[in-house]
Amino acid sequence: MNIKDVSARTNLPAKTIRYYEDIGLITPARGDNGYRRFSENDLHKLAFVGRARHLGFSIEDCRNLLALWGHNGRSSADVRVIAQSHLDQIEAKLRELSEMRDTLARLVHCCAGDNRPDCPILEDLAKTHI
Amino acid sequence: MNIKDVSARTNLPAKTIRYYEDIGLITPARGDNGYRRFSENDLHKLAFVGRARHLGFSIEDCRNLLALWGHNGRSSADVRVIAQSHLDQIEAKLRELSEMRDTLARLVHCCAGDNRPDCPILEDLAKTHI
DNA sequence: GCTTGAGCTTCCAGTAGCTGGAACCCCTAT
DNA sequence: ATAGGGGTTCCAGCTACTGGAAGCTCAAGC
Repeated sequence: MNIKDVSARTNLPAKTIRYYEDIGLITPARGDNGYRRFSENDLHKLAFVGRARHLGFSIEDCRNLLALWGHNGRSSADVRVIAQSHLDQIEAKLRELSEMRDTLARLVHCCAGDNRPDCPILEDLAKTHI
Repeated sequence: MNIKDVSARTNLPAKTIRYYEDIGLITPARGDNGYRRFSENDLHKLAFVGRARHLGFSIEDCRNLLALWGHNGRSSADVRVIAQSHLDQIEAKLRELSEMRDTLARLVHCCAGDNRPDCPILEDLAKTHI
């Protein structure tokens, strides 16, 4: 299968697929014309990575998960460690963003948003804690 | 004031402060020895940017907010547009992350995390939708 | 057989926002 | 004189792609 079909079936841009080959996530075969020839296994790997990326796993996480996926003697604990660590990061990010949202929402709510020059948002940002 | 003191008072790394000069957020004066000499105004600008960045505003947003801050005839509406747009982005990101967290938490919860090789996390990632 | 257009290839550069490191200058204290 | 702790510039690298240029290949139509 050529790259465009793979792209269509995995919902990954062709550029991204080439990039994934570059960094060694997949190693598709090549035809005599130099075109990449993707196997079903390549497709599955790409779909796997696509799903993991969609869940926010880093490329390095994906690389490790792929290795564990291919390694039949793996223990589920190894996978869980990666997933739990990622989950922790997501939860930290959620708390951080949530705090940002609260502050910002309060500021936006306080701001008249009209033509007057006084603006509580700027005033807050300018508060000197230095 | 030299860069290290500014760094201490703004909680911004010296590298970051130099970078902010590079991209034109501040333009500190220079002494005869070539050292940057920071004014109180520079300090305030840096603190302002630091707080805006802490709230997740992009550098370009910071640039615009700085300009509005310095522009006395500005209308608070201009600021509000930037802040509201950023708030929308944060809320979108929150929803996205929240969805990731739910999926991941479910998977991690399902995973035995022991030495058995069957792992629902990998199985889910491998689900073929291709 | 020739042309045309789509599809494939590689490689280089750019994105955001820094950060690390090298090589070198400056100032003060001993 | 020297040692150290400032400061300076510039270049490279990080993440995970993405855009674009230059050029090869393939299939269809004439």
